[in-house]
Amino acid sequence: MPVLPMPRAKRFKADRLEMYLENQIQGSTPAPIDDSLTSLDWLQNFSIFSSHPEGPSGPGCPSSQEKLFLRRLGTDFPSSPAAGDTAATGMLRYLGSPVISGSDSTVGPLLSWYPCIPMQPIPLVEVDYKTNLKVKPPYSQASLICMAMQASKQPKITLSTIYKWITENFCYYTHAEPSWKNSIRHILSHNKCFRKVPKQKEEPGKGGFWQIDPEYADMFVNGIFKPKIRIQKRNKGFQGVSPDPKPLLSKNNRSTTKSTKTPLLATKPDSMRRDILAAALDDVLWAEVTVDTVTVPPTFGFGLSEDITATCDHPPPTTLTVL
DNA sequence: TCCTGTTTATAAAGCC
DNA sequence: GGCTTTATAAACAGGA
Repeated sequence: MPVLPMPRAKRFKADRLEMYLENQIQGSTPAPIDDSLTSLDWLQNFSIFSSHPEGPSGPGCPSSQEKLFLRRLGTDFPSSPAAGDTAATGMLRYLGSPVISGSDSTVGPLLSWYPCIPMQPIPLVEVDYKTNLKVKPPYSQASLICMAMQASKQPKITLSTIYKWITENFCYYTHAEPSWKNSIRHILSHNKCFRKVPKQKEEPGKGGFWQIDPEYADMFVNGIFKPKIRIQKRNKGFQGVSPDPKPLLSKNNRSTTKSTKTPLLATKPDSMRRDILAAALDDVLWAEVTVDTVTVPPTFGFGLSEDITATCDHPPPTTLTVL
């Protein structure tokens, strides 16, 4: 099952969707962003670890816009490791093909969302966080904790096991200042998604066990911590859906949720419906986009496929479906 | 002594 | 500017 960290530059994802939808609405064949995309020669020299963050330039190289895109992929949208022993390899996907589906267990949901936009073939750039000690994994520490828990395949694990899994799968933390362990402990204590399970008297060792609170289990999409979907207003008159009013964090790390209403998309003009969908997907962990459908997780606030279908009913036979 | 766990405080970044 | 999220630092207590 794919995973994806909460992206910082979420707006970018919506931009891409809007671009896609715009193509669909205009009834045009999606065009490449840049002719340079058809040439992949530059990729041989491309590395996110390059001392030249701008990457290669010149004929056959990506445009500055595409370089920006790649940087965003590298910093904001790397795929997550599978929540298992084979974790810690991120694949950067560039201008996708519909090859990878959302059910793929080794690639992130972004990789299922983005590549389905019918554009260009996909080169991959692999980031091995397991061996690269210079690059900090782009996953929140809550996500790392969850990955460790899922990788253990145990209902509960100890703090030391979490440490061990993180250092084994993310070399960065092996050489990092030990303060990250303090952060891990802080998160375990503060984040309500994690629950402490006291050790029984017959169980040896220090400390207790930790597990994901079942009440908040849906906060983790395949190991990636995802705060409840909070669809912000992007259009006046529209409020998204937040399925759970409970705060995620306690004390000084408190979090609030806003009361929301299910939008009546059918009552909105086409342009607004398109924006609403884009805004909604902006807050969704992943989505599959193909010529015919947009698929988002079941936890997505919209429950009515008819609503989303109504957002892009032109040109036929294009439809957008929310499962 | 070291590890574990809690609590408080602060900062950066993004969003509204 | 305020709020939220995330990360970091530090102090402290208790247990192995």
